[in-house]
Amino acid sequence: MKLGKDFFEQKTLKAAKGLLGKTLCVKKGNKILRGMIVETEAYCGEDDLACHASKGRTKRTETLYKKAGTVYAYLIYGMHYCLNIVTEKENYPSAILIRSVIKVNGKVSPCHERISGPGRVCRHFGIDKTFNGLDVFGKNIWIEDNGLKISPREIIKSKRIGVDYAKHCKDYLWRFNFVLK
DNA sequence: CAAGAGATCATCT
DNA sequence: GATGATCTCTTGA
Repeated sequence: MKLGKDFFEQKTLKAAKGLLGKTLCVKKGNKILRGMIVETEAYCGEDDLACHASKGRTKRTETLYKKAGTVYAYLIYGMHYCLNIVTEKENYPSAILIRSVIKVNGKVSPCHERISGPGRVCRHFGIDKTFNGLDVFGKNIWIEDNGLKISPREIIKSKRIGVDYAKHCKDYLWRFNFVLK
């Protein structure tokens, strides 16, 4: 079953952990690509210096202020796209970055191919700036709950990647991943 | 293996 | 005009 808007209205940290084990689905032509989410990062509000919205509301960050479940896709380093999903209430800029997935064939059996890194995830799913502003409840992109529960003990917390400039915020343990058994 | 540089561009100053 | 929520390739130990 698809995750609904209420899931993304949770606190960003909670939703970021909750996304672990869920399945990202993207329709590409007549095929549906699926990947189980195994790594996420939370970006939370204007006070989080690592969050793009810390610089305020601009044309670029506008998407972060939209309703829960909106896709925030943007180009970074001139060559890679990053996929995020907006969380919490409208006008509060927060999102979850999808960092890694494990390819899933057909139903739920993982076939062990891991796609690590936001850029690779987007390349695999064919995500580019045209996805920016869509929501994850449509028929182009959505997220499924296949019933897999990840217990809090299994979740590894660590510092976010590539945010050294974010002063004290760089040390927040807002990156979450787990090891598939 | 670890470390460094290059690629490449939308966005903000 | 600078820079980044990255990746890949090259270098050298």
